[in-house]
Amino acid sequence: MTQEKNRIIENEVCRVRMVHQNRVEKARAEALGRKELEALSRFYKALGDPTRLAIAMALQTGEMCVCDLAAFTGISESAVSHQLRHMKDLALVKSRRDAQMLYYSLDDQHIAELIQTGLDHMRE
Amino acid sequence: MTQEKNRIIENEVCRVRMVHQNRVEKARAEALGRKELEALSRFYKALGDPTRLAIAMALQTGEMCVCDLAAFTGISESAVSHQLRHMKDLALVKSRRDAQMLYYSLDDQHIAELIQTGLDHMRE
DNA sequence: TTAGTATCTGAGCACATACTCAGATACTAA
DNA sequence: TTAGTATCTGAGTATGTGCTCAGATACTAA
Repeated sequence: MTQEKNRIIENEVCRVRMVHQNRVEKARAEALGRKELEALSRFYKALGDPTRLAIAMALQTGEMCVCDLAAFTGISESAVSHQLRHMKDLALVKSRRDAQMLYYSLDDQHIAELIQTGLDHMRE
Repeated sequence: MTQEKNRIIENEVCRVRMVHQNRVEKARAEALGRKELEALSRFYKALGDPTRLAIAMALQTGEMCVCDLAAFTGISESAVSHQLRHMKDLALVKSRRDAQMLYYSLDDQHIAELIQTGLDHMRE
C-alpha cells in the first residue's frame, strides 16, 4: 500500500492520494483513450432510453416507417423522428426511402447482440 | 397497407394511423413489457456515461477502492461515490469492506460481455 | 475516549435531454 | 401546377443528471 500525503503546491491543494498505485496503473494501462471512451458511452446511452430501446427492439423484427414506430411506441411521430435522427447519428439505424416513406432498420448486427446480452443480464 | 383517417372524438384529435398494421403487431407480439423495458434501458444507461463506463472498465482489471477509482478517473471521491451508489443500485457493482476501505468489483460477468460487444461494434 | 482515514450523503447548480408544438420540407399523384 | 401524405426541424419547456461542496458516518489505532 503506497500512500502519499496531500501536498500543497502554491495556493492549490494537489491531492495525490493513491492507495493502490499498482492497481491504478494496471487499470490505466488497459484503459481506452478519452475519445474512444466517450464514443462507447454514447453508444450505450443510445439504448439507455426506453423509447429508443423500444424502437431498436421493434426494428429487430424488421424495417418500419416512422408512423409504424409512432403507433408501436405510443409517442408522436415528431418525437420518433427526433429519436431516429439521434440513432442515425450514432449509426444504430439506417433508412431507405420508398416514395414518401422512409423505412428504418438496424444498422449493425452488433446492436441485436448487445440487446440480447442485456436481456441475459436482466434475467440472470 | 391499412390506412385510417384521423378521427375527431369530442375535442380531442385521436390519431390512429397505422401504415403497416402487420408489422406493428409483429413488433408488439415480441415486445417487452413496460417495466422490463425500463429496467433494461436503465441498465444500458448505467454504461452510457463516460465516468461510469470508465469505472466499470477499470473494475474489469480487478477490485478497487473509491480513492483508486478517483485517481484513475480524475474526478473527486465524492463524485465517484455517488456514481458507485448508482451502479450498486443497478447491480453493476458490489462491494466488500476491509477495515476502513470498501473494495468495489463488477457484480456480474454479463457486464464484461456487454462492454466487449460494445467495443466490437465501435471498432466494426 | 480521541484523532485520523475512507467513504457516504443531501443540497444546490449548471447542463443535458425528451418531449410538444408549429411550421418547413420531400415526395407523389392528379 | 396543386393537394395530400410522410417526415423533418427549430424553439420552447419540464425534467433528469453529474458534479461540487459541506458536513455526516463508519471504522481503526493510539
